Amino acid sequence: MQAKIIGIYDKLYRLYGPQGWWPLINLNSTNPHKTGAIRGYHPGNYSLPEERNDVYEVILGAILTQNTAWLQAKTALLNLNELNAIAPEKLLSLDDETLKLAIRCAGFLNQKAIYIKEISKFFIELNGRVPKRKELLNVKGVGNETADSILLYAYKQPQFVVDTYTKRIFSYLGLVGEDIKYMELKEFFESNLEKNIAVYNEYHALIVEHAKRYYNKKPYGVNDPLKKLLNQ
DNA sequence: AACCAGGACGTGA
DNA sequence: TCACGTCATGGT
Repeated sequence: MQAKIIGIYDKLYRLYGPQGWWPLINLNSTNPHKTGAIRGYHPGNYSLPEERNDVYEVILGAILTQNTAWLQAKTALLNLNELNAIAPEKLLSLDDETLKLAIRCAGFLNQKAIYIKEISKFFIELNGRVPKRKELLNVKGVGNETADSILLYAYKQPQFVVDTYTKRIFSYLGLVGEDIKYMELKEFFESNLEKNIAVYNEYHALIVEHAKRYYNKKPYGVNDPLKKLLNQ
């Protein structure tokens, strides 16, 4: 199984190349035509984010993109940027109506406005410290995937991120059961991969890119090149 | 015009 | 624990 997991990674990496997650709105993309991409992809650069407010921006994006296309989350981030609110203190100073207007394009505006303010308070309290996974899960609006996304992409911690695409692809390919739970699927990857930030970073991003091409409309998996790989 | 997007929470069984 | 309804806008 380990060989398959690594083989799939190698195949996806050869197909799509480094994805350079997480996008940051203030960077110019070096790959403007990537699926779902805006500005901010930085392929092969795993040192980002470095600035405090860039870390914060990744966290905001993780909340805003919950069950929402990244393009819409990005628009919300650009709106917040126009308000100079990609900084926790400034965001918390916004009144709720202004905040909701800025993020409404990302959907779930009422709850996401609450979640964003909650995580902003938490971020300030951290005072630069890297949060524990359990601490993040205690913040309202942060579930398993968002916690792992924040830890991996904002804080560069080795936490594998699982999402609905991951379950869809790997259960379709018969590598895991359809009813596998989040933590089980997370462990499935982490126990079979080297504990490497770049690998975790790219693997999740590559899965999303692959899913957008072959698993975003039914029937899933049509012409998926991974099927050939697994049949060899 | 249905379908779904880089999910999480609250509720009742 | 677990299945299920709810949250909401916008692109394809």
